Parts: sequence; structure tokens; C-alpha cells
Amino acid sequence: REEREALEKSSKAEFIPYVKMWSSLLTQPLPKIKRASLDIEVASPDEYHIPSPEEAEHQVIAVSIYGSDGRKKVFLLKRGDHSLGDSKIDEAEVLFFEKEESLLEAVFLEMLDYPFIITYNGDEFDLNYLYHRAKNLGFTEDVIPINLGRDQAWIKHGVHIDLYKFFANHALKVYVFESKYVENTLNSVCEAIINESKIEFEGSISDLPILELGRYCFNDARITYMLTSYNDDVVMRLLVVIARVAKMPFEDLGRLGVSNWIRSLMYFEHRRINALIPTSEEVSARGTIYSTAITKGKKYRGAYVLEPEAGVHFNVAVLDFASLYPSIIKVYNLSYETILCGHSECRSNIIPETPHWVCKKRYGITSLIIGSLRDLRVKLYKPLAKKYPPGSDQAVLFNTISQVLKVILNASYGVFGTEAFPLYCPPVAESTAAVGRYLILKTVDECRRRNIKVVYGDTDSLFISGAGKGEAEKMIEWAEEDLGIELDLDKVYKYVAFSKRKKNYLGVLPNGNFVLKGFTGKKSNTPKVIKDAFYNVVGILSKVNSQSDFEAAREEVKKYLKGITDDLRKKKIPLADLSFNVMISKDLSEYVDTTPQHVKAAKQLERTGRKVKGGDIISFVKTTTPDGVKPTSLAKPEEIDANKYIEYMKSTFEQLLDALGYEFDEVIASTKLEDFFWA
DNA sequence: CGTGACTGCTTACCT
DNA sequence: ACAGGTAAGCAGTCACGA
Repeated sequence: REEREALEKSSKAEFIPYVKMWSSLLTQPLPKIKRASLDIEVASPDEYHIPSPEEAEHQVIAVSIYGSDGRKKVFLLKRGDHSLGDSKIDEAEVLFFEKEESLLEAVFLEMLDYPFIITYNGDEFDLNYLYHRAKNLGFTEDVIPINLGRDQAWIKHGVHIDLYKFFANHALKVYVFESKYVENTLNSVCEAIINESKIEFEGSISDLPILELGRYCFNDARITYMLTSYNDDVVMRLLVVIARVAKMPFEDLGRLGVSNWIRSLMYFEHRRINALIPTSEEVSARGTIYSTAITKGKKYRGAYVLEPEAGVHFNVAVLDFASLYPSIIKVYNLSYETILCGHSECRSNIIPETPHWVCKKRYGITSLIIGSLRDLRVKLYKPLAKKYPPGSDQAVLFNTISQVLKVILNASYGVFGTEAFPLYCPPVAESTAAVGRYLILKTVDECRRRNIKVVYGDTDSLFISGAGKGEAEKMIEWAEEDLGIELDLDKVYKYVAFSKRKKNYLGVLPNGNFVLKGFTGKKSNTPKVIKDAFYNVVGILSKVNSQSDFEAAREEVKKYLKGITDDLRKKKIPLADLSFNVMISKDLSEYVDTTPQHVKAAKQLERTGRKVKGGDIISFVKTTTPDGVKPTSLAKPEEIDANKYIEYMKSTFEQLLDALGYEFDEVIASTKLEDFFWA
């Protein structure tokens, strides 16, 4: 209450009701949700055949249900020609059925005990299959607890949450799960998030002994459930908080993107204040785009990225604007109905760098909603999450709220620049970005005026070198007074190394921890051998405390890299560590313009019978064969093109070594110590 | 017909 | 169906010179 009252006091009158409304809603305790995960296995003629849910022509041979109340059941179909095997399923009660009909009946009955059913891809497969299979077996509609929509499956008595769609949500993937997984499969997500895996087996699922099949199926249900229970039910908590903010039912919010959450939230607010919801045509007609994008194919100009000053800089502070774009939307009163408003007296209220003006008479709906949510996150929930001991109920609640607000706030500007958003309003989007450029450039000017050296900056951040704590604090005060926007001291690096490339740097903190941005050496598709080598080199460099320390580190780096390149030449590196892992974003037939290397490898895989579809990760190695690549699973060690790997290593390490002023070729070719000089 | 400059496609990243 | 900006590798095209 104390913190909330302080926030209310510092808020403008128009924002106070919103702060009150949000804080009383969001601080409600989080319910424990009774639920069960469900997974099914279907007989299939061969291992590459994926049974069609609509036809549902094959038997359902196993179902597992894993409940939050501790009940865990495996339903198995007895098949005469299959042995039971000797697998043990310790945790669960195992039930055998002679007839598939009675198995399904028992499963449906069990489902009724749970108001929430959790699946991984149940919309497309598990529930869809169960429904059609039951129909095929003569079940009547009223005894099947499932309804099918166009792209989703509903539970008649409760809520079905399909985690596949939840974990595939790009915004959640990036901002909540920190891009820890790339592929959206159950196995990839579980490995990245809860350190669990699917059970591996060879051949076809239908050929497994019955108990072995049960063990496999049960494990899937178990890890699916764990995705909702790990870290104190964080996924369930996220769903509850998103539902509260977005004013959206659970069924929808797990399946729809952030733009839909924001649409729902904005529409709700229109209804609450008795305002008409405009049509997209009305909103689009407000104005047109003025700026031109730097990137081909984009609609308007975006953020500004400063040229980094190449080299090593010691004692670098990073200043950044807290939630820059939401702050701009709030402070500059940006909204579809305030931009280019009808009042002639507002026409002089011009947005910097644009011909657009904005209303002076009243606050816009976007400004009020996004502005108040921004303040809630920055001034209330972030500090509150830190105030309570980690793991306490309060810390857990405030952290969840803070994460959800982050996702929504991060998307709140972008939605106005996307045609699919019903309140699409390009002048709002381009004005937000324009003000961002204006603010960061003004701040750079102010630094220069104060003789503070700016060595880099991107969108909302400035890296300043050689400034003391006092000077940084003065800048923060200046921003508050002259810009009306909150600037923070984000961190202070022991040193930062920049090559000449933007969005690409190494920052080392006083405690030796480091931050790597942009480097090829950290990208998910880079071969493990090169990625490991890169992190090891950075590890060596992160111990450096002064210019002279670089001398000693240099020798260590050189020796280390020489070892790796020698191993590469002698083909001592295992294939798995040499593989590039690249996502194939569409189906093979859709690559009509070019045939990139991962597509070449995928085509070779298809020729061996493997199915490849959009979203799969293709693992390939560079070879001396005519295609230049081979899928890792089909390649032989002697086919590896060592030179290609050394070339790739060179360009990977140059991004780092450039900054330090020496050449990769010298590192691996030279034998004389005196050949090396550091900047 | 081979080479190199150039453009466009594709993926992954940064804010 | 949030946005734009940047890096990098490779595929494909085309002019140029032999």
C-alpha cells in the first residue's frame, strides 16, 4: 500500500484512477489451479507415418493422465500380438484394457475430474484424435467431453490449455523464457526449461512392448505437466496474470499472440468508459507515413544506432531510458485518437522530426493505459519484486506481474505499426520511433556538452566512458528535468570491447561476469566446437583488469586457438560438435528463389525418407562433397571440409579480435611471440 | 567460359 | 500476425576479359 500511494502521489490526475484500478486487480492472490496433463499414443504402420486425427483410422494404444492432485494413470490397450515387456512405470497406476472402447471411456471419465486439461499440441493432435476416434467407434457426441473448433479443441466441462501454442508464442519465448529454446517441440522446450527429455527409442512406436510404450507415454504426460509446475507453477501464474491484464479467457490467451491481448485490453477499456470502438478504416484514415525506412521492405524509420568506437574502453557506464517507447507514448500523449486530432489549436504541438501533431486537450486512451502500466511496472512491481526475499509468495507474485507487463509493454508500440492490429495507426508508430531518435540524439549532445565521451548507443541506451558516478547522476537529473523521461544507470562495465560492428560487443563486469551481444560465436546455429572455443576465449579475456593484463591473456588465447585449429585439421573433432543447426522456416517446396545450405541438407534427408517441415532444426556439416554440405546424420568424418571450418572460425573470432587489435591469421600461423601486438 | 562485383535471400541477432 | 536495424554467409546474375 505504501508503495502504491507513493506512485499515486507522483502521478498526474488522469493516471491515478488507472494506477488504482490496475494495482487492486493485479495484487489479488493467485489461485492454485487443479489440472491434469494428457498424452496419447496411436498405432501406426511405420515410424515415419503420422496418423491423421481427422481420419483416426488407427487404434489409440496408450493414454497417460498426470494430475496435480497426485493421481497418475496410464491406460494401456492389450494387444494379443504384443508382449508386455518388463518395463516398470513406478510413479503411476497402470490400467489394462481389452477393448479400445472401454479404454476411451475410462479416459473420458478421468478427464471429467479436472477443470483444466493440459496438452502439448492437443489442439492439432491428442484431443482431435480422441474425438474422431471415439466417433469412429460409435460414441455419441454427448459422451465425448471434447468439442472441436476450427484450429482448437475445447473441453466441455472446463479449459484446455495447449502448451505447444503457449511456448511457441514469440513474445513469451523471448522475454519470459529468454530464448532458451529454438525449436518448439516438447523435447526442445523441456530440455531448455526443466532439464527433462522425451524417452528415446529406435523404430516404430507400435512395435514397442506394451509397458515400454506406457513408460514412454507416461513420461510425455509427466514432462508436459512439469512445464506447468516447475518454478512454483510459474506458467499457470503467467496465464492468470495475462488473463487479468488482457481481459481474455484462458482458452484464447494461450493460443493468440500479444497483439490480440492488447486488442482485447483496449476494447475492454473502450467499453468501460462507454467509448465507441472505431473501425480499422477509421483509424487508418487518420494519417499517413512520413518517414522512409532504412531497411528495405519496412514501412517507416525506426531506431537510431550509434557507430561504436572500435577498441577497448575501461570503466564504461550504460545509461538507458526505462521502457523508452511506452514512456514516449505516455509523455507525448500518443494514441490513435490524439494524433492528428481535429482541433486547430493543437496543430502547433508537433512531434519532433515529423509533420504530425498531437492533441493538447485531453489524454488519449493508449497513453493512459500503456502509460499507467509502464509506471506500475517500473515504479511499483519491479522494486517490489526485489524488496521481498526470493521465493516468497510476494516476490513470486510481483515477479510474475512484472514479467507479464514487460511482454505487453514491449509489444505496445509495435502493434500500432502492424496492419493486422485493428487499431493500426502508422503515424502513432512512426511518431514513437521518431521521438526515440530525437531523445537519444539530444542526450548524446548533452553528454558532448559536458565532455562525457559516448562510445556507443542503440535505440534507448548510451555507453559512456570515463564518466564518474556523479556525472552519470547529473545526466539522469538532466533527462528528468529537460526531457521529462526517466533515464537510468543500467550497469558499469570494467571494460567494453567494440569491433567496428553495431549490435556487437563484449562487456565485462567488475566481478568478471560478461555480457556478449551479437557475436556469431554465441548464435544458436554456430557449431559447438566454435561456440565453446569462443566462450573459453571470452572467459580468458574476462579476467583482464588493465591494458597490461591483455599481454598475458594474449598468449593464452593464442595457444588455445592453435590447439583447436590443429584438432580441426587433424579431424579430431566429433561430427556432432561440427554441426551447424539452422531452422528451416518453411516447407522445402517453398524455397523457390535460392537453395541455402540448410535446405540442401534437408533435401538430402528427404531422399532417405525423413520428413522435414517448417520449424524443424536442420543439423548439417560442411563437406568436400559436391553439395558442400551433408546432414550430420549422413556425413562421414573424412568428408569434413576443415578449411571451411577454419574460415568460419576466423570470421567468428575476428569480431572479437578486431576490437583488441590483432589478426586471427597471426594467431594460428605464427610461431614467434613478438609478432603479436595489442592495441 | 571463368572471375569478380553486385544484389537478394535467408537466418539470427539487438533494442 | 508487435516494430525496425544490423551482421553474415551464400546463391544467383551479369558484365568483363580471355
